[in-house]
Amino acid sequence: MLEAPVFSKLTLAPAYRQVAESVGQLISSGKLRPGELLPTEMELALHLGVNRSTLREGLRAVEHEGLVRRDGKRLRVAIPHYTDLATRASRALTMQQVTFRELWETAMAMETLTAVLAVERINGEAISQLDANIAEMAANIKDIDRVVSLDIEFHDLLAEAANNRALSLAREPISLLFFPAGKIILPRLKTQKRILDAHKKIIELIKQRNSQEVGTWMRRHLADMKRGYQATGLDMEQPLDGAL
Amino acid sequence: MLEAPVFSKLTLAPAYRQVAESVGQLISSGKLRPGELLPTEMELALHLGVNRSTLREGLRAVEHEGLVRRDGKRLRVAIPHYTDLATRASRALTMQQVTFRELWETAMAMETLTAVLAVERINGEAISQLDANIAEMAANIKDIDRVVSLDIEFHDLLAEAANNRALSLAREPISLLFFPAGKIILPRLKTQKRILDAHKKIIELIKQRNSQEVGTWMRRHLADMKRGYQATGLDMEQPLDGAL
DNA sequence: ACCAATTTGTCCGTATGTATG
DNA sequence: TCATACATACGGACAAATTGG
Repeated sequence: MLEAPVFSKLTLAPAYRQVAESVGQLISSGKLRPGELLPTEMELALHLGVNRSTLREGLRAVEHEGLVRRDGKRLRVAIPHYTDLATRASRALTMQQVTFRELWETAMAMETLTAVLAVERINGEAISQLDANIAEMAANIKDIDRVVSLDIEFHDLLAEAANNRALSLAREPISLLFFPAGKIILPRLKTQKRILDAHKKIIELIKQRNSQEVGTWMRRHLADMKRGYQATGLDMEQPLDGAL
Repeated sequence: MLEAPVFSKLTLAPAYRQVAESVGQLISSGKLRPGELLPTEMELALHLGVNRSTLREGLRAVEHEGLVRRDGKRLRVAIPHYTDLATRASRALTMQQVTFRELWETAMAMETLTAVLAVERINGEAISQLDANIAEMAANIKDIDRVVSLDIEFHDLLAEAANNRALSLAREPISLLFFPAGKIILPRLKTQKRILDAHKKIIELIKQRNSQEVGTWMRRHLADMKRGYQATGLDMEQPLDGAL
C-alpha cells in the first residue's frame, strides 16, 4: 500500500535476457566485429555485473540466434547465416498448420522469379551442375526418394544461380516444406518422367537465355505438382503436417 | 594410450545443446502440446540427467527460438510466430550486406503476388482499412515520415488480406528492409503524390476484382520506387546498411 | 486475506577436460 | 612436457515471486 510505486518495477526483464540484449547490441552496433573472439565469460560477467551462470544463460540465447558461433572453446562473433533461420521458419509454418495451397501459391511466385533471374546470371559451372543433376535423375528415374531429393537439389541450384540473397532467404523455408511434398505424390502417381522433362526444358531455355519462356515453363512445372497433389485425393486446404 | 578409442567421442555436442534439442523435439513431436505448461526445471533436469544450471542454459535457447514463452513464472509451450523470426532475418540480411537490387527484385515478386491474392480474398473490413489508410496519407501528404509509415502499413494490410501465411513469412523480412528505403528517397525527390496515386489505383482495381491490372500496377508502383532510388544517385549494387 | 509450498532467478564454489603457449 | 587459462558441468544455497489451500 504505502510502497513507493516509483521503485516497484525496477527489474523489467530477467538478468539473462538483459545479457542477451547487451551482447547482441554490442555486436549489432559493431563494437564487436564479425570474426573477433568474444571476451571470456569471466570478463563479460564482470563487465555486465552478473554471475557467470547468469551470463551463460544469456550467451546461449545469443549463440542460438547465430550472432556468435563456437570456434573450438571460445565464442566468436559471426554473421548469422539465414540458412539457420530456414529450419526454424519451416517449423513455425508447420506448427501454424500452413496449407499446401499457401505453400504452392508462394512457391509459384518465388520459383518463377528464381528461374528468370537464373537466366540472366547463370554461369558455366552452374549449368554443368544442373546438367549433371538431370543426368543423374534420368539414370535413377525409378528410385522415387532419389528423384525427390534430386528435384530439391535442382531448384536449390537454380536459386543459387539466381544470385539473390533476399530471394534465397525468402524461398528456403517454403521450399523446405514444399518440395518434400513430392514424396507424397510420386509413390502414387509415378510422374517422375514429367518432372524430368520439365527440368530438361527449363535448363534448355536457360541455355537459350529465354527468360520469357522459362517463367511459363516453371509455372507449368509447379502447376503439375499441384495437379498431382489434388489427384492423390489430398485437400489443398488441409494442413501439411499430417501429410508429411 | 591403452584407452579404447570406442569410448573416445561419446560426447559430441555440449550438454546444453542436447537439452535444447531434446526439449525442442519434445515439442515438435507433439509430446508437449502448445498451451501446456513445461515441466518444472527440476523435473526436466532429472528427466534429462543434467544439472539444473545446464538445463537452464538449454531452455534459454528454446525460449529464444520461440517454442516456449513466459507465462508468469512458468514456461508454456507456444507456437512460434513467424513475426519473431522476421527481425532476425532482416538483421541477417543487412549483416550479409544485401543490396537494394536484391531486395527490389524479391519485393517485386512478392508484392505482386500479394496484390493478386488480395483481389481474390479481400473482405469489406480490410477494404475500409485500406481506404482509411489512403485518406490519412492524403491528409498528411507533406509529412514524409508519416507517408513512409503509411506506405508500409498499406502493404502490410494488403499482405494480411492475401491470407497466405507462407507468403507473410517470406515477405516480412524483405519488406522490413525494403519499404523503409522510402525514407531515403522521399526527402530528396518528394514523390509522395505518386505513391498515393498508385495506392489509390491499386485499391480501386481491387474493388473491381481486376487481378490482371492490379498486378501490373503493383509492378509499376515498385518500379517507381526503383527509379526513385536510382535518381537519388544511390547505387543499386551497394549494400543497404550504409543508406539506412 | 493470509499462510505455506512450489518454482524460478540468481549467485557461489568447485571439479574436470582441453586447448594453448 | 608442463603449466595455465578457459569453458563445461555439477552441487548447493537463498531470495523473490507465484500458486494453492
